[in-house]
Amino acid sequence: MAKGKDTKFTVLEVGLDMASQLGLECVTIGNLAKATNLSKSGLFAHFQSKENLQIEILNHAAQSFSESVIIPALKIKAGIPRIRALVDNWIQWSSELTGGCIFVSASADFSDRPGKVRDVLLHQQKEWIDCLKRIAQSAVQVGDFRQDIDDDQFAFDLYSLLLGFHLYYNLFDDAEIRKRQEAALTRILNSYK
Amino acid sequence: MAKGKDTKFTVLEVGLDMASQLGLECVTIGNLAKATNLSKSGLFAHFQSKENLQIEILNHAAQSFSESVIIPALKIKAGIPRIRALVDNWIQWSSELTGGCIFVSASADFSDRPGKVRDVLLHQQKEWIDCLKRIAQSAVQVGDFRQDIDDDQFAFDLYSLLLGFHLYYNLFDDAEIRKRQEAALTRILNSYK
DNA sequence: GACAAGTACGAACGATCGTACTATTTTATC
DNA sequence: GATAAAATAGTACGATCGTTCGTACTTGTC
Repeated sequence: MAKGKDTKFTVLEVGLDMASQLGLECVTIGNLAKATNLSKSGLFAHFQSKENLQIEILNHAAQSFSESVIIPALKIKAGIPRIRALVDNWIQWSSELTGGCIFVSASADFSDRPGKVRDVLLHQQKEWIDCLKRIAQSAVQVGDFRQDIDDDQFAFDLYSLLLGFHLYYNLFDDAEIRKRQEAALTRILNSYK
Repeated sequence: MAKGKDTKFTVLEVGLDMASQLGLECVTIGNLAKATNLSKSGLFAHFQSKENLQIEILNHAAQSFSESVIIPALKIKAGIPRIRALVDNWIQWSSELTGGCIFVSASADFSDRPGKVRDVLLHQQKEWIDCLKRIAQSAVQVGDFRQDIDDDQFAFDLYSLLLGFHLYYNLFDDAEIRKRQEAALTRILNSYK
């Protein structure tokens, strides 16, 4: 029964992009069915509830994020090169979604919407921050960063930079934004050397 | 005819807080009417359309933001003290709204939703960035910053920091987030001295 | 006190929401 | 090719969406 898996994958792909534009809460079963040429009930049968649909979109996004951002970066030499690769991959991945990074918009949407969706999102965000911390630690090990750095602070600094880039990139059409992101990244990296 | 103004003000206050929680798009005329003890049609009469309601909520927020964040900061001695006051006021203002800063969530929501609401939001965000640039320039004038700084870069750096703080503050309950924000701010300020 | 303007309500509209059922078609297995 | 399972469609539900309309009550002005 591979047909069902294929359909579901397509739905999640389209749903992910739609969620990046409109926000997870505004992805409607009717709209998503229309966009995938399915009937409302046919699509609904794959997910049993809207909450499940939202969770599956988030998990699908996490899968894609892992494959396109994290894993490739881990293949780059540890330290500053890996950090720069991670940032580049993140920017690339975010800009392939119509509305930008879904985790950023979902974090804004669900920061005050208790429930299973928020729980999943929170867990994902914690994993992301842990990933940033591990990458800082590996930079320490190879000597790119000094020994006594605060990896939590590094994660905060780097994630803040990405959030700034994300807002500028999606809201304005600022030709210089890449240059600013690059300048800020260099300053952050230097402060941990 | 002061009664109408009072009612409208209350609606906008409640609507602002609701929008900070759920996002501007999910503020429903029915819900907002219920929350303010008005009838749907009674509330609707004040705004003529949902789009107008959203715009008026944004303008109301801008008014409040200006009064609570910008104007008080401009009364503080120019330079680093003023910048720190601005950051403190921003954090204070954002934390008084249930869902955090409405401009942050609206920016995520409306980055790909063309229309008048997006236009208003974009204009407000550009004004905010201009405000950050002016404050950097006044820091140059009093000698807290060196002469050759890039004020656009400063605005980007500072806004990124606020966005990072905002996400951490609203998503996690991280007791150390104020400390991290403080550390990042100090590092930014030092890099412009 | 009359009268206009401002303010709020109730009922109703077509559309769409998420969800529940029952068919019907498609697919995989023997 | 028969058959069971899986996948999709059809229809309908109660609720709520944004909006319109006619009407009542309140207020300030003359």
